[in-house]
Amino acid sequence: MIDKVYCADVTPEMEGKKVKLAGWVYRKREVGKKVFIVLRDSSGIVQVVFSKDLNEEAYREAKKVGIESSVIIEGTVKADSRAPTGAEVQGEKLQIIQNVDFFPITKDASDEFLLDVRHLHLRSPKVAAIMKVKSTLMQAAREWLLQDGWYEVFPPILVTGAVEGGATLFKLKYFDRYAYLSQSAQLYLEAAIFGLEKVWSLTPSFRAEKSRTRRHLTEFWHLELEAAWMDLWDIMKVEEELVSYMVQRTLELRKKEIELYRKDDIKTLKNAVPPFPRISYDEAIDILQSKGVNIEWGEDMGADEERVLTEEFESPFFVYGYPKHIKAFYMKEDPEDPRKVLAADMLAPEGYGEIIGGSQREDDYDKLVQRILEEGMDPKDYEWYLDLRKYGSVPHSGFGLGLERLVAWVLKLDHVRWATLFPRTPSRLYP
RNA sequence: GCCGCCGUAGCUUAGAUGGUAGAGCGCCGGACUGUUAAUCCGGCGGUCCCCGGUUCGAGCCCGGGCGGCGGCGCCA
Repeated sequence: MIDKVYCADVTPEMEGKKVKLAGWVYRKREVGKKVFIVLRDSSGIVQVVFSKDLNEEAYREAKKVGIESSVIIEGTVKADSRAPTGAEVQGEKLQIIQNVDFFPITKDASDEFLLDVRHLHLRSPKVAAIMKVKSTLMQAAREWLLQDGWYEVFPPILVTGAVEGGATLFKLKYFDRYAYLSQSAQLYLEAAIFGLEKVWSLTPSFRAEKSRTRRHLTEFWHLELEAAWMDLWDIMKVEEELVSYMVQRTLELRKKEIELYRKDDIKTLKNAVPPFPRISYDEAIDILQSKGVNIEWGEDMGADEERVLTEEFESPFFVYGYPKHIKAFYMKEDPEDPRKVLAADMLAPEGYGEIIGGSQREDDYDKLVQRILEEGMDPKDYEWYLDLRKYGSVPHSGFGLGLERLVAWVLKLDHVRWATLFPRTPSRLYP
């Protein structure tokens, strides 16, 4: 690899030092006998000045390059308050790796166009900042999971059936029969706890829902945990500790990138420390009714209701104890109130809403069969899953976190599609 | 699945009443001794999403189609 100095590492203190830079032309301005090139690489930007009087050959090369051309530049560092970063490089040599005639993305680009040229937009510092934050959130997650004794496992993506009753599956040909793309690793993680007790996975999940909202993608990255011997309250503690660590660590390591999107408005992120507020579904309904929202006990909270609720909080919070009939079949019935299940969602504040869905799982064979029948499904389709309740069944709990939803909240993005490299939505499969 | 909105140059768009498609940005050429997505002068660039209809004449009116966007439901 080329021995280069990163743009962001060029500081006024390096005055007089010779450096070699490699990157892309971010801005170019020709003024009289000078050419100003703002060079960009993965670290950030630095301005390079080519002067006709100083080095005519380099100046002529600099005049030729177009925006986003790849170049290698050699020069001398000079502190200068007029430079965007306080330091710049006096260009002495410019090697054009590939010249670009014109770059399609200019200042007046619509969101729609940026998605059409997503493969080119990814290089912009603002998009790169999102990807850095996403990377750091997962780095933090791995740090926490490792120190807390969780095993990473690698579940299948090609599956035979549904996890959620309602969610639709992408169907594909599998030799002489059909398979589906996984919409959750949960059932497989439940199988894995019998050997490993505390497991997690990061997989893409697929939902063939024609959802047109700021919180949905047809393909998203799903961080799922499942643990034996944990009840709902235990797994909620895991959730808040994990999310808190992810957020606090990212605040520490990615301050610059977060400020790009939130400026100084990081209060709710700082507030994300245990214990997160916990309210019951019953309390949530009371709050909503007192706010004049038309909702009755037993109804699921829609987007509007969830938004009203999240505006009541200034940190992520839990809603637990949902009515059984609005939740999935595998969730354990509340022994103290059979109308409810031992389920909890974690909602992000500021209108973002659900980022985690979790529950204690039904570990009793007969009850699980009954729930499957109640949902109008066939227990035969869940034979292996039911087996887990016949051979050393244990109380266990787990949850799934939507990584793009977490990123969207952390960076206050207006849509989860900005939190993924190449978003997949019902109408977008390209690039 | 449901409700709503939009397709004009590479991009962002203006085009009352139907009458020779206009601008800004980008790009090309020129000017400029320090620019901060510079400024100034000149130039290139159009299947007005597609098909059909009405009309002397359609970017505009009518019908159908295609594509995209916003929201609901569903969920992470």
